[in-house]
Amino acid sequence: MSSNSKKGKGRRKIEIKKIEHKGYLQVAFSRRRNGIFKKASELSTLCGAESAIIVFSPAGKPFSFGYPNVDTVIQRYLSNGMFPPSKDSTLQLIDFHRTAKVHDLNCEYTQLVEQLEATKKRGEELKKLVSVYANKFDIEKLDLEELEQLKKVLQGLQVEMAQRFDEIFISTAPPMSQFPEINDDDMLFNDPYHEFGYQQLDSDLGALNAVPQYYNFNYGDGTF
Amino acid sequence: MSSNSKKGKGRRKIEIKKIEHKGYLQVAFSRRRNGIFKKASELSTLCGAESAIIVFSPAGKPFSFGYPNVDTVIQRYLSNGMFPPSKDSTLQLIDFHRTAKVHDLNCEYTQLVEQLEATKKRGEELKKLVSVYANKFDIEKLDLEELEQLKKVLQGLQVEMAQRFDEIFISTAPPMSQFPEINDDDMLFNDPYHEFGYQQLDSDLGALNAVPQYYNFNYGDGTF
DNA sequence: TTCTATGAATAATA
DNA sequence: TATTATTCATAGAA
Repeated sequence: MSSNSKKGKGRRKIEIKKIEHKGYLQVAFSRRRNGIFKKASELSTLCGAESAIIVFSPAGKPFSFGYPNVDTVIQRYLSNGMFPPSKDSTLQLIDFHRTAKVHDLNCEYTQLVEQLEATKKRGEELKKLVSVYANKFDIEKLDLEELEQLKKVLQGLQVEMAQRFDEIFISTAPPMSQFPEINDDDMLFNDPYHEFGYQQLDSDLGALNAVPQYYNFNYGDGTF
Repeated sequence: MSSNSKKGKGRRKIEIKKIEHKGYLQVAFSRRRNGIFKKASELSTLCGAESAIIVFSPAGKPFSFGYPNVDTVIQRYLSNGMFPPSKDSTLQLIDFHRTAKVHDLNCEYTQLVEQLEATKKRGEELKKLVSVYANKFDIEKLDLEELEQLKKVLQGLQVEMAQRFDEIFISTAPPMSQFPEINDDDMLFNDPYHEFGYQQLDSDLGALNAVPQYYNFNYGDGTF
């Protein structure tokens, strides 16, 4: 009467945990990846929703799906709130704060509200950042060498950011138990998902993102 | 005997095309979005694969899923081949060409042109920005939200850098035919997907990306 | 929302 | 790969 006893020769239930058998892992990866891409395509067709999926195989090979295409969706995602289509700088700044705030809410870090206050105190630097960026620099004119330099600068900055993130989280993080609840309304994630939350990253990029993203971004009010 | 006659009160087959009924559209969007996120989480758990999904609701609201988190995966995707871990400069250059080409193919050129146009509008301030950043700005004083914003700025920059790289390499690149073909083995897309290729979009965003991305990225040889 | 009956995805097998 | 027996997802209705 055990649930995993073989009754037929067809599909059997599997436990959702790392597949060890290499051969089957590859088959499963391929099948499921295609399944997801298909689902996404249906979602986009049915609902007219833009979507992008990026998957790296265990071997590190990238696969992607996008409607209308991956880059557009990523761009839209990354620039959300960052590049409001066209507003004056005041509105941009408001947007900037609003975005920060919403992000805060999404993370469900209650204490970040206070940090938001602190943020306002540093408005000057932020304004500078925003305005510099809003002034639209010209990457167009950089040649390869300059790009390489920029790359290094950015990479250096990211390292610093990573460290800064770590500091912040180490110094302000509440005990695990207080960590953000995931909003059940929009995130019908059940058990299987949460295990991710505490997964160890093996890439050093991980430091940049100590906080796993098992949440939805919800800008605006409540409706979807 | 018609296939859509109601036999039971349970699930019925639906045609995969834009849902017009607003109420049902929302329900379907929500259900299916969660279904996809669940599938993705299973894929990641079962195969240890990194994955990211971004979906914009019809209303423009972003939802995302990521393992280990969205930003890391996007970063990895965007910088793939762009920042090869460590190769000598010759190999790097080859890599650049290959990546640029593949990226170009994947984008099917469309939005690249337009983004190039947009990029051209940008002023001369990049160097200023770089120096501001290089001067450390005051990363020391940034709090979490500011760091998040900065992170997005950097990611935005990387997108642009990637594009710039592409431009540079495309303009100096050898003929198409020498570039790596995309491997059909891994492109297991069947009929259902291709219909997108000719799908009419009702959002004006559609015009931007007439060629949807129903393909896999296949760097490297053939194996997954 | 929650509940079914049905349609689809897919684990095992050939 | 292709098939088949199951489990899983989900359209429709409550």
